[in-house]
Amino acid sequence: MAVKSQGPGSRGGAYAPEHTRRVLLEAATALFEERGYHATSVESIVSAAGVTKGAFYHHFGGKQDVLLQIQEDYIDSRLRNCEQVMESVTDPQERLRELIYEALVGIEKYRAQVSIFNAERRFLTGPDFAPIKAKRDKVNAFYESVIQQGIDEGVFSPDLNPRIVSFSILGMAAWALSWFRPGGQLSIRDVADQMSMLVLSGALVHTD
Amino acid sequence: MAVKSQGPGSRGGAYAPEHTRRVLLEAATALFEERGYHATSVESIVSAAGVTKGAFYHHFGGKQDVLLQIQEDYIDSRLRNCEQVMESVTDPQERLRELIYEALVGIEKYRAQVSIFNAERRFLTGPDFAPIKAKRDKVNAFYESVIQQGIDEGVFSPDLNPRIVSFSILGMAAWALSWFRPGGQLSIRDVADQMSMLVLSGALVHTD
Amino acid sequence: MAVKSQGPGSRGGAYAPEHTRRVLLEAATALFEERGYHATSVESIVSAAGVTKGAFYHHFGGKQDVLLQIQEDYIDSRLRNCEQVMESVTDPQERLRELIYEALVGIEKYRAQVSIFNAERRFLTGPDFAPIKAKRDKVNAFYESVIQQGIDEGVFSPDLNPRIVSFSILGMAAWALSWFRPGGQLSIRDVADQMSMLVLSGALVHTD
Amino acid sequence: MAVKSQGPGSRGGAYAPEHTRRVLLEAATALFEERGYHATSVESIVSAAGVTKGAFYHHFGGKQDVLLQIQEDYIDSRLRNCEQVMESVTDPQERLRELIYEALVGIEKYRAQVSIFNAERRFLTGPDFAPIKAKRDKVNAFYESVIQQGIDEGVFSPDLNPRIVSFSILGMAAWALSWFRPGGQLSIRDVADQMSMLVLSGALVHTD
DNA sequence: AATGAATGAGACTTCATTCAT
DNA sequence: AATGAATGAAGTCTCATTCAT
Repeated sequence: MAVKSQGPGSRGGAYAPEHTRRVLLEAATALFEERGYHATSVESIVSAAGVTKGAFYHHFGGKQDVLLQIQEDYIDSRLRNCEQVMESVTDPQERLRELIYEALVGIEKYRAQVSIFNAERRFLTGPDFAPIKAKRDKVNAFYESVIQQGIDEGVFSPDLNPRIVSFSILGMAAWALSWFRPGGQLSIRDVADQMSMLVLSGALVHTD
Repeated sequence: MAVKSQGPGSRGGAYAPEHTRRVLLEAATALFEERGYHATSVESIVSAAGVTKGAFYHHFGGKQDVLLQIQEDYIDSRLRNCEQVMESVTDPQERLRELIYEALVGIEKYRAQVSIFNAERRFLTGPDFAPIKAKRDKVNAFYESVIQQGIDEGVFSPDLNPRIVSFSILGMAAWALSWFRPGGQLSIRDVADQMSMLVLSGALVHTD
Repeated sequence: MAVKSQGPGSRGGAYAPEHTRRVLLEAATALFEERGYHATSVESIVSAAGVTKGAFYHHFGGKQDVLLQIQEDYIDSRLRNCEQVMESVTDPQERLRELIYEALVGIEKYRAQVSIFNAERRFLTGPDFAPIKAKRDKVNAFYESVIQQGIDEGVFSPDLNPRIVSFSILGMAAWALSWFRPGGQLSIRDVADQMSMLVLSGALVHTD
Repeated sequence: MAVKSQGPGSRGGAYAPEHTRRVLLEAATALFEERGYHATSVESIVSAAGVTKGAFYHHFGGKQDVLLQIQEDYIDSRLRNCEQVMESVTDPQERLRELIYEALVGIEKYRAQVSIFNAERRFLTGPDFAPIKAKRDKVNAFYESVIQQGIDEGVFSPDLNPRIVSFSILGMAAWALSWFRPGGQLSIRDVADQMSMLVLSGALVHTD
């Protein structure tokens, strides 16, 4: 089942600690997605990774620590992408399109992590997860600020409540996880276009 | 903490099976919402309900059975409400408004159940939960059919993909659970109005 | 699954208590044989019998009481049969043949009870089971006495130890439970004949 | 009551996995014999062995796994002994004597295991116990083949049914468990001699 | 860096029995 | 004679974590 990374008597540096760490993170991510955090035992993680419990606790403080690191990887990536959108585009309409697309791309690329986040949202609080929460709030703030910018610039309706609207957009994107199937008829681009269309122009047929 | 399982006004020592059952369901619902299904022990449920473990297993097949019944109660109510909307209103635009409102009202009224559903979605599959899944699919189908109806009647844009749009609407409503605070500045009506506005007219300012 | 023995409002005497009792005994016997005494719950007995727990405890003192009555029924029948053999036949050789046959017939007819006895032998001790033990000892004594009689009359070899021989005969008969299949190619008669032949004449070919 | 799981002379705090394992097996064997498998709790096993429940489940898959290993140890020994008899002796009469003796020696030496086997026979089926069943069948086949050999060589009566005879022999030996007391007046040798005499020559006095 | 035996608390569930009705 | 809700102790097993090596 497991492959020993090294025979006895080999030189110390050959153990490839980073490899062990990465393999553990990947195994945990897959299992957390499949069964959920609480239903995944440390035993099942180390068994899937082909290492022992000792190795696990050598690299991580515990099961929760793994959850934290998985989430941090994801939210870091998401935050970077949002920042890049905000830097490279300035038009609020275009920014919104890009942010919607970015959210969906994140879901496609980090499917497992998003799934875990949604399911374990309840446990991602508390002091340990404060940095993650801060980054999430920052991401959310980008969406709200773009709505506000659009209103201020007169291109978005002044009747909009930026908070509700931004959360609505984040919600429709987040929900895609539950129904979007990668590799199906629809591409992430298709979904993003539809959502942008809906959010910007609405469902009603216009006569203008 | 514990309530003796005896209905008000009942004779001393009388059995009150329905009361016991209800108290257990309520305790479980509250705890599942607060801590999550897996992190809630049967022990904590019976202790909160003021009954014994034996009584719990007399009324329910197990912890999962409780989860199932909680979800069934909720989805039944949701399905009934959707059906009523479809019967009492026929205009697609009006139907959509009402369905959006209905979804949010459900979230406000069955906050705990929705929260549990979202978190434990992974476990709400399998043969035991098939009836629940069927009802959920039926609810979802109402939303999609209304979009399709609007397109057919020429009031909604023919460029819309009914599936994506309906899931987007359901997503933005579902996500409200994570940020909407009952009793805060915004009412459910406010949120429903904003979402309807967004979905029907879009964020952009129109010149017509 | 269960059939109510009586509709509400019926006259008292119509409940047929003996029927309830018998049905419970039969259900328990079948389940004890199939799963063993310890692995059979009172719940499964009453469910198989189509009555409630209350009825069970109305008729029996508890699960062990049922076990006791099942064994008593069987051992009574066995004892009666042995006594009848001893009364109707006097020749030791013939008596032995008949006792061997009788033991096997008992196994065929009371298969479940014998199976239960063998498996739960350990629990058939203690004061509650003293009457049963006494009857068993009586049955065993018949076998031993016939061997002794044969030796005394000079027809059985004086080198035989009656105790060992009688237990050997009882053992070979009892063991038949584990391999004899009623309705198969061999009849109980066949088996009894072979065992009698073995016990009386031995396997070796004789030249007399 | 409890023995620290540390081998004699081992260094302080040293793990002794094999010792733990052995102690658990011994404790389980004794308790299974005394009270039966179902009436023995894991708690009582670990308490008698002086280890924790965790250690138990570290070494064994569960209570049934222990039962399986106990039985496997016994049947392996029995099979080895039978094979050795078959190799070292060729005369059918002598083989039968030896096989009878071997069966009784096994009962004396593995008294607890045989007792457990007889009582839990019902649970020793199913896929998990297939290897054990196969070995038992192999042992039984030796007895039957020896009867057949004797018939073929003209030393045993051609009227014998090898299957019935072999099961009869196995039955009388197995039953000895219920009445033979080690250390009593009779030795295993005595019992084996009596049984061999009975099986080979029969109870009747011969005139040849 | 890694092992894996051991811990001990706590998980879910079963069950024989009691008792108010 | 019968019901079935309720009990509470005990059952098997899991698990995150520790630690001697």
